[in-house]
Amino acid sequence: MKLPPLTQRFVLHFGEMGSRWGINRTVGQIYALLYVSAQPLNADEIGEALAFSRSNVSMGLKELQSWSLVRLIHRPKDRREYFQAPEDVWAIFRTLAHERRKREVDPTLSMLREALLEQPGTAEDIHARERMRQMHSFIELMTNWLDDVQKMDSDTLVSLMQMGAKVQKLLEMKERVKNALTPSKHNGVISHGQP
Amino acid sequence: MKLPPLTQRFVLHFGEMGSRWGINRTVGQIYALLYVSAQPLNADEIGEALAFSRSNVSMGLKELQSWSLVRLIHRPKDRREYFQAPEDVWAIFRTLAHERRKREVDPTLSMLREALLEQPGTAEDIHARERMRQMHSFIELMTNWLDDVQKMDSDTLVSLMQMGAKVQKLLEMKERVKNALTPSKHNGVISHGQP
DNA sequence: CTGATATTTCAGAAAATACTGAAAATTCAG
DNA sequence: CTGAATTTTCAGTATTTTCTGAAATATCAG
Repeated sequence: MKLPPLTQRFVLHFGEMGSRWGINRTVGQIYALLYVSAQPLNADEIGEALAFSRSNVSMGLKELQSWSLVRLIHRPKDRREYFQAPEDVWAIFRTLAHERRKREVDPTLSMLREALLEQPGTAEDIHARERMRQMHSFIELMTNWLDDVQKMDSDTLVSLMQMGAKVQKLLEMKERVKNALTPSKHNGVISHGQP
Repeated sequence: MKLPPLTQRFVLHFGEMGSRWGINRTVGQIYALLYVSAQPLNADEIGEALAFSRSNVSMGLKELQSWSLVRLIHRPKDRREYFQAPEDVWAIFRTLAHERRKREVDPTLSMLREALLEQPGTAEDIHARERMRQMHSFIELMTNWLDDVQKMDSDTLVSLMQMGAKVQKLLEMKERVKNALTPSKHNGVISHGQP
């Protein structure tokens, strides 16, 4: 592996990290290499840079393609396939979120949904079901929210995230404004209509 | 494994899912079992329910403790250790976020930070560094935001999430309100000062 | 078509990980 | 203290996953 030290370090780190995820070392390293590379690379170049067998690179790339994490391109006058990682980190994040959801969250949700249809028998069962219900609503809340915010463009998302906890203030402000603009309707009806 | 079918299904699913994560089948199943159980369980009960050797259960519980995902409790008149999963799904989520961050995000951030201090040599190096910089800012933005919102209480968080993309409207409203309140200052300087 | 070039598949080797039983260590009631 | 009950450790085995080289398949310029 004769890579510049900066890249080398990065690649090795992603190899390690990869194995903490479901993804393996090879795949992690290939992705890291493509991520930092200025040009698209072909399988031989990747194999040489990372000292993996040609077939291993092929499998790694297949895996990355199944995650939609790399783009396949062709160069004029060259029959080999070149690969590159998308530039935009937000786009990468969206892809990752989408794929992980498909593979991990959706199956869990259907399992939970099905389980919740069953009739619980024992008292133990009733408790278990209630726990599953809690997990189910939590995941639904999370995924719906994620769907929702993913519709925003990245810039809006960035400014919203930079506000962080301050959105809470905004929410309170909204309440005050609402009450200030339509106080009579709300207060009026209640205080006059009830005695 | 003689568990009620509902629980059985749930436990097996988490075993499978566990292996997609870094966590192994045993650990996934143990956690799932504790999650749905109405009472705390001891190691023997867990081992019997899931058909794992006593030592395997011991290791699994150790792993779960290292993730702070289970609580160890003692029963009066009983020397054995009992384990339970926290009730509140939000608390569980926070724990998970905290631990994963410690194990995966923080090491990545330090790696990137160190890499960014190095002097890039070649043109390739300059590009690689720039890519690392992008990843670094993205992760920082994400983690800072997460820190920030984790400070809110769960109820506020729920209502905020239920708003979803509507917060964007709120943001726009804020802008309008601000401009309505102090229009002269902003517009005045720009339109008069530049020609 | 043909043959050179490129990619994929796959059986088995190599490596990593999970799991077990036995032994060691710890804990605590008496 | 003692020793029974409980938990942990660990060496070895079993299982799973990763990786390779060789063969098969696909692609395309001429």
